[in-house]
Amino acid sequence: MTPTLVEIADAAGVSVATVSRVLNDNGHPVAERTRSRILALAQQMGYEPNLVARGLRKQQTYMVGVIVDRISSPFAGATVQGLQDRLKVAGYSTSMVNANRDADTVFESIKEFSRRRVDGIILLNSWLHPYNDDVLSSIDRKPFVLINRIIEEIRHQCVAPGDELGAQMAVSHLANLGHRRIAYINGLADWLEAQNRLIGYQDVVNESNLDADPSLIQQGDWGVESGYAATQALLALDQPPTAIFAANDLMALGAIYAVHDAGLHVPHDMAIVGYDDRDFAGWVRPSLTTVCMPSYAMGEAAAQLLLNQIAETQDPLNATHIPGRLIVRESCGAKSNA
Amino acid sequence: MTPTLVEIADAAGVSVATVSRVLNDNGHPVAERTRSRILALAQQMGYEPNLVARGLRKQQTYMVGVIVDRISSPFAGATVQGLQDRLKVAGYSTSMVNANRDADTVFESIKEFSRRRVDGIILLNSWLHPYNDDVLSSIDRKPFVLINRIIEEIRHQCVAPGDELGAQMAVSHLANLGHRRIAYINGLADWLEAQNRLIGYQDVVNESNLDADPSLIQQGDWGVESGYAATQALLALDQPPTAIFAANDLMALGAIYAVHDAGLHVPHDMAIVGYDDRDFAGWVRPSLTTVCMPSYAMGEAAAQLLLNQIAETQDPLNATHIPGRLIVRESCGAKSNA
DNA sequence: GTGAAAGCGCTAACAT
DNA sequence: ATGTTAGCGCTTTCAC
Repeated sequence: MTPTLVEIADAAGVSVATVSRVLNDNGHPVAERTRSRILALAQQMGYEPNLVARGLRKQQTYMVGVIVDRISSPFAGATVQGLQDRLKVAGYSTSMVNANRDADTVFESIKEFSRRRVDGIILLNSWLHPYNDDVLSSIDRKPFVLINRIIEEIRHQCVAPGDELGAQMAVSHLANLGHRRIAYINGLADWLEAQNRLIGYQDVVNESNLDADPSLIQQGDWGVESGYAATQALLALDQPPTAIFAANDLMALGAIYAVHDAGLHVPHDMAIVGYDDRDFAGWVRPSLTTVCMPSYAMGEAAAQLLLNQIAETQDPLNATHIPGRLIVRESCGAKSNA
Repeated sequence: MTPTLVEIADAAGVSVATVSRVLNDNGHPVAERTRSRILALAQQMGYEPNLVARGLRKQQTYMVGVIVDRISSPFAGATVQGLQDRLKVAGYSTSMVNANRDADTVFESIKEFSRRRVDGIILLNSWLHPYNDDVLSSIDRKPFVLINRIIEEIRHQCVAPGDELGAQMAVSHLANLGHRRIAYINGLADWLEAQNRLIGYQDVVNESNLDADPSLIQQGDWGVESGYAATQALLALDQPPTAIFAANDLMALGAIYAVHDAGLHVPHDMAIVGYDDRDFAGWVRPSLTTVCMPSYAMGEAAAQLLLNQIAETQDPLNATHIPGRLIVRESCGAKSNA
């Protein structure tokens, strides 16, 4: 067992107060001789501070609780990593729990974190959930940050991906390659992601004077099959598009399959761009041009926002939307940048 | 702020001891009237026990530390979930940290967990790392479980996937479909996974009297390209195989590409089975028959092993190897079971 | 420059 | 059936 301050104090022939002062290296003056003696002793006795005791005494645990809606999500890992990396340099540990897309588990976890007296809570929420006041009120004045949803009333506590901008980048890229008839395969309409990416698509269609044919907008459900079907519908149009922007990589994959099955070639006959940069985007044939989700950066930003709250720094309205990045591969016909 | 026991005691006109006894519902007898009064008061005042104080007093935190080598690994999520689910029902919270494949971070995290006085540590290690005594000694008598590696001296503290068995299932499946010349594309030779899967392959080749031609064993590096190259080599053989078992899904994908590019058809001309059941296995064309890693089950088993240690239950040599499951899809030519 | 002592919120042994 | 009390290991105010 690691010794306590008392044991070190005894061994050094000083009081616990002195030992504490030395080991914490706070400004308090301590004679150099005693300091080095204590340091040596602590080292030699293998002292490890008891953070539980310190937490009780200081009423601050230097822990933040992270609730992840689904740890196996393709984005969760990088986001958590971003969070941890940023929090770590600030001296905070993170305790992570997987809510597995169950709202009750979210509430339970918040309660558990409160009991553990974490200094703040971060909620990574990437699925549809009625975020009424319940969550917020149950957190009750603790520093809190929400990732992936923006709630107007607590705007400075939210971080979300810049989906509108991401979609703009994708469509602009296709437009710059000379495409005028660019189709969009949307995700489930009630998803925020789908809505924002649609807006981004429409932005560019309007600004760049692309064909604004409503039949170029197809509805998918995020799945491969729906991308396949949507593309078949697009190919059957009197005037088919020359490029397709799909709201996620899975539907883009379905689009590739549909184009192939129609005896056509990607990107020669049809340029395709996806969204998300899932791992398989680089492995499929042709490899997929796509918009990379800023998962890691969102984690970092969320951590920073939380630290701001903990420190009560006045730095509100920090970047709420984090921009993604266009990864150019083969499916769009441009020169790869990946 | 949530009240303390003292405040509840004052409000109820009893001592803290009584309040503690009621709220913890330990066997200690308390008059029904006082009990209900205290319960009501606690509820109404919004009492949440301070787990930091309890941890200090009981010298037990009901926290276990989990060190994940790489959170973004395709297997980490499910394993962590299995861990958390099992530990939660036993009343334990988990604090997870991502080591990001950095050995120093592992040591640092162990130290941090020790300072936080966690009741046990679980290390999820899926990458090559010289696990000498350093890690073990630095954990120093705390309950500990290692996932993905088996160290003989602490066999009952280790959980690993049943790779040998998994490979046997894959190859047996191909043999049962009538294949006699089955090739194996190995992963990097110094990986335990590669070694064990090779053994499983050889087991079946020998037992089932399959062609034991050494040229049927090709060396890959886990990447898509290496699977492609290995398959080209196999196709160039005087007597090419009729089936390929690849040590992971990425190389299996490369194999599919190579077969296609040779103008042949999967599974008609070449049956292919992968390993891991990565998410894309169900999306590629043809969809990939593969062995599913028992990630969740490994997490559960590891948690159980840790709980055994914490409770000092005598239940050693609990299932150290967790079997995977064969997911039959299109690439092997059998009827799908997925 | 150092020490004494209070106390964070809780549990549990020991009274009564 | 209930109360008193002594810590768990640490930080920090107040003395000297």
